[in-house]
Amino acid sequence: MGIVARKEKQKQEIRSLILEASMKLFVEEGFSKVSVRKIAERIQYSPTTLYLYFKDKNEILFHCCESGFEKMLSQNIALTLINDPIERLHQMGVNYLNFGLENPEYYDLMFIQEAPMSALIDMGAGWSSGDQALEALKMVVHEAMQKGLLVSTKVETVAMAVWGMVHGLVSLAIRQRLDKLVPAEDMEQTMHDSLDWLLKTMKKA
Amino acid sequence: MGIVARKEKQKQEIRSLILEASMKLFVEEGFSKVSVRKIAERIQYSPTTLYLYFKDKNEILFHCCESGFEKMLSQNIALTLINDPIERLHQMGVNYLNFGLENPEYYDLMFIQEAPMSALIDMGAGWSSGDQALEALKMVVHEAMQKGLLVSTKVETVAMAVWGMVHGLVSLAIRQRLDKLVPAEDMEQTMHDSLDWLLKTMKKA
DNA sequence: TTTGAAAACTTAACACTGTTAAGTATATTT
DNA sequence: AAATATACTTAACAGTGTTAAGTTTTCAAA
Repeated sequence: MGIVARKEKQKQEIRSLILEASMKLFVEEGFSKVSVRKIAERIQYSPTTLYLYFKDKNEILFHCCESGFEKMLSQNIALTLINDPIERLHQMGVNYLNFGLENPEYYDLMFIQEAPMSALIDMGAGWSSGDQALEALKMVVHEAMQKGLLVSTKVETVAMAVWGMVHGLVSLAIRQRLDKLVPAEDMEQTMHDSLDWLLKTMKKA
Repeated sequence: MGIVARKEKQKQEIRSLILEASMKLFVEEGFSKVSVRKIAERIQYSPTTLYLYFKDKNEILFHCCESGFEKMLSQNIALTLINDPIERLHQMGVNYLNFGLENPEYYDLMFIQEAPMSALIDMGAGWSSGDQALEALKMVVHEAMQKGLLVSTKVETVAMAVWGMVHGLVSLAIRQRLDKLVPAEDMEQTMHDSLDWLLKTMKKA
């Protein structure tokens, strides 16, 4: 029994080895440059070995994605200290924008690429880390409505609007579309201004 | 002079042939399945011939993108009939959502993929069709502020917020992220609800 | 301790991808 | 008719994800 456990542990270690190499690669060289062969070379294994540990490349990317969510969620721990739900929602938005701008490669994988979602479907698994973040968003909107700080509507409607906006801003920025609206040097500031504007505007008069 | 003009016309015809084949291909089979070889096969030319008419694949995609903008702008003609700028902005948003959901392949190319923007940089050209749409957005926001229908702020801030939101919704929907927030059957309705909510909320009390 | 099976890993290959250099027809001009 | 442009193709390079088959290593039972 002890040896089968050790085997399992070794297997997990190689899995981690693959994932770490993959993540380093796409942080260093960008998502599009990550190939199975390059990952394999980094860890001194044959390319086909990776297929003994993961179904396909999408599955590898999916797990990188998961680690991106961990990174993101770790930023949000201090949030529970904020009492005012609107203020908390605001800070969530700020964190979201910052995460996206500081980790474009991760953001790409987590919210833009379809590869991780394909893996998710193939694996029959759930978007656990993503769902967790969305639950937190719905919660804070719900709380704001209950405390009378927001006009009461369907929680999903407002949650979708807020997520939509911050995602929209980050993804337009990452994909070089936002500098068509404002000069590059004003971009980050204007993104934050837009978020501020939304929260000020939606706050019940 | 007459024959050199005819030659030029023939050249343009083949360019169009290539572009039309490309567009059909990615509407039929999806963006990711479009390859130079497949386009070439459709028009019964050798793959390398395409490189006599376009610098590279990105440039082909860029021109498909342009035709997507034409498609989109043609939807917006009836808009000038709407007098109330807020109502007009609202309808612009509705059109945007509909275009995205009805033409996901075009939308992908126009606002998500980086290939067309790379071509734009390589060509040293401007994002003419995109700029036109953004100008219309800024105009309507400006008008609403001047008529006292919106709280006066920097036009870009509000324009970015609105564009961000509709783009966010469409791109999350296209990339299968939005069904993590609401069930698939409610998605389209909730997207429109979110847009309605934003416009109602931002309207000056 | 040797045998035999199971596990871990690699080699070779397939069918693709974008792209370029060199070669071949086909018009057009001299 | 010969020379020159123009239009197009063939062959190849270097890369991609992935699979089938073969090899080496590990490890338990005889």
